[in-house]
Amino acid sequence: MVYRRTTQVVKRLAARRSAILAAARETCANGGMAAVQIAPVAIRANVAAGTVYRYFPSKADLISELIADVSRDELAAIRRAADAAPGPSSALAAAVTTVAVHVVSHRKLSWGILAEPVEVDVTESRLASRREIAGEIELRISAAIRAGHLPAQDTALAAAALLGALHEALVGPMAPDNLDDQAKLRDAVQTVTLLALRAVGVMDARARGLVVQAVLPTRMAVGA
Amino acid sequence: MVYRRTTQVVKRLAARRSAILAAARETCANGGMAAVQIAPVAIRANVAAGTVYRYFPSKADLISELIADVSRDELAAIRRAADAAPGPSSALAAAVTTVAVHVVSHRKLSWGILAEPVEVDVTESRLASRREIAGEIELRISAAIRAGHLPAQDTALAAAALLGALHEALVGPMAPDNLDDQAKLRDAVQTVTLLALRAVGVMDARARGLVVQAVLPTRMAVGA
DNA sequence: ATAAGAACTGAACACTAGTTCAGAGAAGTT
DNA sequence: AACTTCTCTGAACTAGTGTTCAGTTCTTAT
Repeated sequence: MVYRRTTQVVKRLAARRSAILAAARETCANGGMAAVQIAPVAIRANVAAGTVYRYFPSKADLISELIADVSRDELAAIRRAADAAPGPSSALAAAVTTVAVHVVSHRKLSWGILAEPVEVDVTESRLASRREIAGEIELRISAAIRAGHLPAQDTALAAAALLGALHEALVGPMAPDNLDDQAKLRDAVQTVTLLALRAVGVMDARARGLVVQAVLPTRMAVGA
Repeated sequence: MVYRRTTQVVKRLAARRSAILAAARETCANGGMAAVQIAPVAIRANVAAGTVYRYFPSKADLISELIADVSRDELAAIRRAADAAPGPSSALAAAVTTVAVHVVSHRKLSWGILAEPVEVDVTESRLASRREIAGEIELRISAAIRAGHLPAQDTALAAAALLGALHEALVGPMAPDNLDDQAKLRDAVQTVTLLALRAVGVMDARARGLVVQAVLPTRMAVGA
């Protein structure tokens, strides 16, 4: 044996992998999934096209990891917000608000992750991503039901419907296009959150203070 | 002038055009948008690939017309159902139920029309289609608000959210996969309809009899 | 019957982007 | 320094479909 990977090399390889993923993420955030092509991503990551294939077997794998990556961040944010809430109902509200804020904050990225047409087949990872997020929402709905704050219902269907409502209203092609204005953006988030909560049976969420003031980040990190 | 299109020819041309569109529709209903390729559609319509281009300038145009076509049918069905209802609230309920029933009845076609990835750019016609349907729902929401049955709200956002909820819960990748069973199918339709109505502020729609018994067609026409 | 115009055919073409791989360059060991 | 192994490069390759068009068939008018 005359060659062995040193720690330094291992680190550099890991860094390069991250750089490629980050480049893909930035590219998606800028130009949507359609822009996530091997050549541009490679350039952005400062590697040659062929190098991408030393880290990802195919474009489908690259995008799948991107989706999983973004999804992981999203899920963590939802859990953080929900766990910080004082009770099951506000935890649900916090979870929903978090999703709403996230998707409006990175419309293109969200749209790319969620539903934008891609050449390669990424249905599996998209499905997994959705299931993760929906599962978390479902947990919160269940908790609120157990606490007697919501009527009994099909929680899986409710969670799916709820996410669908948020997505279509906030990032889909029909989403209002003037969401650059912070005030309108917050209005939209609140309105849709309210709708979503009412859908699962929350009565007068506004009066009960469940629709928290959305804290909009000035600019959320998109890179690695 | 030695040649003139006779009525007979004009009719045959129109029939052929319809046949191509119908073939596209059937192909989409069977295999989704991905299956809608020129060659297979041409075969199904009993013409050569080149002939398709005598009727549609490009694949994008063909699919756009398909989307518009399906959308037109959908809109008509919604209007019919809503107009037959006794009041604004039940008109809204009828409209929502109609959409729900339609999408579950042709999952693949709906998914193809709505959101399935396509190689060519059909965002415009998809947007138009969504706007049409959403516009109709919005009208019904407005009417219910005017009648004092619903609280005042952003009707455009509500309509979008409502459709998003239906789609994600019933045709999206997270939709339950056991909807072949008529009973479960009807349950899902009712559950989601209820959710949607509650979202816009309908109180206890079930008790008020607004969620009508969904009449599921044995098999809705898919061809021309 | 015959000529002229229109419609149809389907194999060939073109285009786009993902993928490969032989050679160049680094990194590691003795 | 020499040699081996890994990593990187980027031009060439490939594959899958939408699109074209020269030749054929059908339709109409005289």
